Amino acid sequence: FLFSTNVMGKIPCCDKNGLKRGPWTPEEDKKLIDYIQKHGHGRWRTLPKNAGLKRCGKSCRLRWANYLRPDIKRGRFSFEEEEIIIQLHSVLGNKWSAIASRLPGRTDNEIKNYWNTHIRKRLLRMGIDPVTHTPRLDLLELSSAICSTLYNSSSPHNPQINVPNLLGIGPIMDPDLLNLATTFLSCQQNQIGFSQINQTQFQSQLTQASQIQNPVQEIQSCTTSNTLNVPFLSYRVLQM
DNA sequence: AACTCACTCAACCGCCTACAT
DNA sequence: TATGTAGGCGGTTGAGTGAGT
Repeated sequence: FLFSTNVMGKIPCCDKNGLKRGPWTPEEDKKLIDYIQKHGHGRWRTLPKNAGLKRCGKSCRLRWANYLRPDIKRGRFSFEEEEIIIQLHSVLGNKWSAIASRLPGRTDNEIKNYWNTHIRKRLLRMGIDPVTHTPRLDLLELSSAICSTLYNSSSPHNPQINVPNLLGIGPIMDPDLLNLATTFLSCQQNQIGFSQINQTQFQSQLTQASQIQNPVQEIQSCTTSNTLNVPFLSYRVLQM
């Protein structure tokens, strides 16, 4: 169908020139493919006119790059591809085109969509910040603080409460890990080198916990003011 | 069957950078 | 050097669709 109205609340450049927007028809796809196979894409700005398309150059480029290119790999991402994406994202961040360049047949748009709809959510459920690729210690700190307060004041009339569940964040990690994380945070705040405590133990438990814990509910905000500069390596994403 | 809700992903926009003039 | 243009990128949107009630 045609986007005759401005559905996104903005004035699209194509409308100004009377150009078509929205989903591509098979006929348009064929025109674009035929033209590029014969002439190459050349200058995207002049391509639509030469190819007989009422589209802007940007739209043609995007359609070709993300959908019509012959070397595009279709279908679900393999586990190996997923791991590569996570590893590259931990290094490159949201540089989707850079990530895509290392995954033959995959487009930046496809990887970006897959990250936002699958991987990001899965990392959050595992208690891992998808931006920093580190454990979400903001949650650990909050949960630990409330737990310790309530446990200290518990009595026969005050049965122990599952604080993380009450907070809607579910079980995060086991108590030992929670203590280690709290220690780590404390060291950070006191400018003490964590390596002086037990970094190896901490990291190994984090890795272990990320592999065995049950999924926890996703929290809306994933930004943290308490991010660590410790790369959270060697975790594997749980298949669901 | 009808409706609601959540999820997916193609397509768009605005911004940025590289390059030409 | 300043300005204009084209192409590329990342963030966002919303139609389509399937699952659940």
